[in-house]
Amino acid sequence: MLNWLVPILHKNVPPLSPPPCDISDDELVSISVRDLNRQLKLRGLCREDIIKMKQRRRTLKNRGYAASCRIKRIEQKDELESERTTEQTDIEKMVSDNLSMRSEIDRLYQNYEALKKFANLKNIPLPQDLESL
Amino acid sequence: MLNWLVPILHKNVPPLSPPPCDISDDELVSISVRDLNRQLKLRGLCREDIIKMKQRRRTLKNRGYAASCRIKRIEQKDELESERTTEQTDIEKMVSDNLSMRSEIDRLYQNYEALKKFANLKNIPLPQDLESL
DNA sequence: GTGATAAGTTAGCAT
DNA sequence: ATGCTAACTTATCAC
Repeated sequence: MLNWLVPILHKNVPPLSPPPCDISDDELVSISVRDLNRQLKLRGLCREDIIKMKQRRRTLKNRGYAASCRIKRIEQKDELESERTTEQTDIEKMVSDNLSMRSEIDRLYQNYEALKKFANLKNIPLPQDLESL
Repeated sequence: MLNWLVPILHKNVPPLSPPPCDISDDELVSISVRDLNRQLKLRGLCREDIIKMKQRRRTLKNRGYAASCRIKRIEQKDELESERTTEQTDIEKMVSDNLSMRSEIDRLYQNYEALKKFANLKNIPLPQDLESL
């Protein structure tokens, strides 16, 4: 019932480990390596904390990659499904086309046979090369 | 290049936390709750270790669920793709059928018209209700 | 370093 | 308790 809201509610991301400095996750994940290094040096973090921040950045990046990976998968599935729907529509249309052509062929054949039968009835000889007329 | 071996190589599962007793993961995940409780009591584990084992069991179960979930997803995708392939084959066949029927219609129509033209040439009056012959 | 993805872990829902 | 699945983390590969 509430099943469809789950993907929205599942946002309880435990904050990794407490950040060794006050750079926000959004900042950390978006600034360049160069700028990050400058910031870290500016705030005078020790080597260990710098490593932690680097790792934290990597994890945050990975979080993003995982998200796009999931989205990509869903999109591909949706695409496949919609292509399938399109094809099924096409097939339905062709089946109906096929049926009407089949009856058209039948109709034309009956007409043609009727004419021949008529000729036979009236003893009218038909030329061999009708198609060349 | 080595790309296709990756799923096989990714088997480095860190062993959770050291198990508080010597029940193997395979055992732990497969025996019934009742039997597990008996085993734990039999080995005289403290309350904390029992909780740990329960959690360990749950995690191992979840590992299996996750695996089947992934397999299911892949199977569904494969199924979708093979259905699509089948449909495309069908469509190709119908297109070709359509073409040959189209030319069949054309041929029959030409024959019919040729007969009518012949009748006209010979001044032979045709009945209105040819189809009823 | 960056991005992608398989496998594992966790949270949260349903039964 | 069990099973499932979204989101997250980790390991590992390619570039």
